[in-house]
Amino acid sequence: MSRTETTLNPEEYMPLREVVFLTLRRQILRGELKPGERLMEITLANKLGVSRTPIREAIRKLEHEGLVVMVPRRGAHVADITRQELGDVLEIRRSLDVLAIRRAVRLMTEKEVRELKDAEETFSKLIGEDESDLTLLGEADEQFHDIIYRGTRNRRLIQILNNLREQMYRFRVEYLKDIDIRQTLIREHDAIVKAVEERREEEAVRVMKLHIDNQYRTINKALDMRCAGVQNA
Amino acid sequence: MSRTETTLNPEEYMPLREVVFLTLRRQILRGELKPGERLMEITLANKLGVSRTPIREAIRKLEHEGLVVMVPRRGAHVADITRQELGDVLEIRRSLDVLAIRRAVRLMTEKEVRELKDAEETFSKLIGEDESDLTLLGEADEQFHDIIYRGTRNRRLIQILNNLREQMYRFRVEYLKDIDIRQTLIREHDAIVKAVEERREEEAVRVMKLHIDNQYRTINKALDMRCAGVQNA
DNA sequence: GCATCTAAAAATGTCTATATAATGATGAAA
DNA sequence: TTTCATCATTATATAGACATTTTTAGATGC
Repeated sequence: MSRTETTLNPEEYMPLREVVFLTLRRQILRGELKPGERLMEITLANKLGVSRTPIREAIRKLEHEGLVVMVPRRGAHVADITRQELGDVLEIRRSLDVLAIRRAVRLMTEKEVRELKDAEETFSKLIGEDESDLTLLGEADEQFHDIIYRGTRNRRLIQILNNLREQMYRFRVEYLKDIDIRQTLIREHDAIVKAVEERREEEAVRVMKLHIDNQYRTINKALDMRCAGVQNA
Repeated sequence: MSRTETTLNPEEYMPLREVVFLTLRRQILRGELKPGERLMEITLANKLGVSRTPIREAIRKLEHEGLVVMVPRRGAHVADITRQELGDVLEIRRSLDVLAIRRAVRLMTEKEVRELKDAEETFSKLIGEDESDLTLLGEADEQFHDIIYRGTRNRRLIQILNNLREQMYRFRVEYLKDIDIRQTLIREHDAIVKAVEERREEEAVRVMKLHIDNQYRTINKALDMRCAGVQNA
């Protein structure tokens, strides 16, 4: 098959495995591929119009990201996050987000702080609108945190945090639905921006912890509503 | 070629990619494959007596572990850790090891605490011997920390910490050479065991931080000695 | 009616071949 | 002598074929 059909960015070269990886990843995060669903190589190869090789390599990457689980000789299936694991991930994020905000407060340039402020404004504007697109909202939230991550100047930290956040994209829609939460989010983001601006490290840490803890509570509440929506594999 | 030649553990099934992965990983960590060295698929395939497919998939895994770097269309080479990146990794480990020891102090069973004590004794006995095997010593150290990690009951945390530790195995030999350091290590391990036994969380955290900070200093010293031994890629 | 065994179908693991891209060397021209 | 262009070599990316294993469905026996 021709490359141009599937390539998203014709400018730069991207291996097919990468295209397949991004495609599958998006489908999993959006819930189009449901937890437990099997990923069969031949089926996917036919569906995406590529051979099995790039499919296999994409699945390896997804496996390492924790989005799919491999069982030798029995193939891959979409990982099913238990509530326990969700808590595990958030606990790690809490530690690392604290580290990140500490570094960011110290290292971010004035220009970056302004970017952070802009991102916060974009986010709150989006929330202000009625009928706001949850996907857009999620992306704006992601953008906000990305700026902080980049401000750490620690590439490995950025990589790990992005990976951990990714684990939770599947619940993002769930928890952004809650109207009350959105106002809380704005307040927290606002407080973070202010603390960073004034280079008050401990205050920033305090708010960030609050931010993560609230996220934990909110997601758990959303899961309770959905009633056993993510109970085990 | 027959499977049995390469399989380490004939009991259980292990995909070839896994065998290749472990083989290459060990060679990189031991320094047999040096930073910057190219990993050519056909060469490796011939050397290990397998086809290119498992080699490719093993390289993908190594890439994700951060041990090799892929350049599209130009192949893979062994990752070269800069001093900057080493610092980055240790900073993350510091945060997560603190989290780990907190959880371990709270959650480890009495049986596990005894295991930890045993591991510590094994370690210090090994150090006591003259002509101690550095590989064995490294493994004993690994064992000690593994018990703490397992005690956290947080699988994702265990996975991330193991991965981060792995990044530093390449320097392990360097820093275990230093005789003075070994005594310090014993003292620190001892203090950790004691704090865990008595369930004194803050004390355990304090010692753990010290432990990591010392490690940072020691490795940096070792690198200074070696003079620009790991300067950039 | 249920369990067990067998056979067929399907999926994974592995291997090899072909196409494409990149690098390095060689030769010619300025 | 140096530089640029072309060609040959080499390596990767993808595809497709083959072998092995697992699973499922159907038939038979209890």
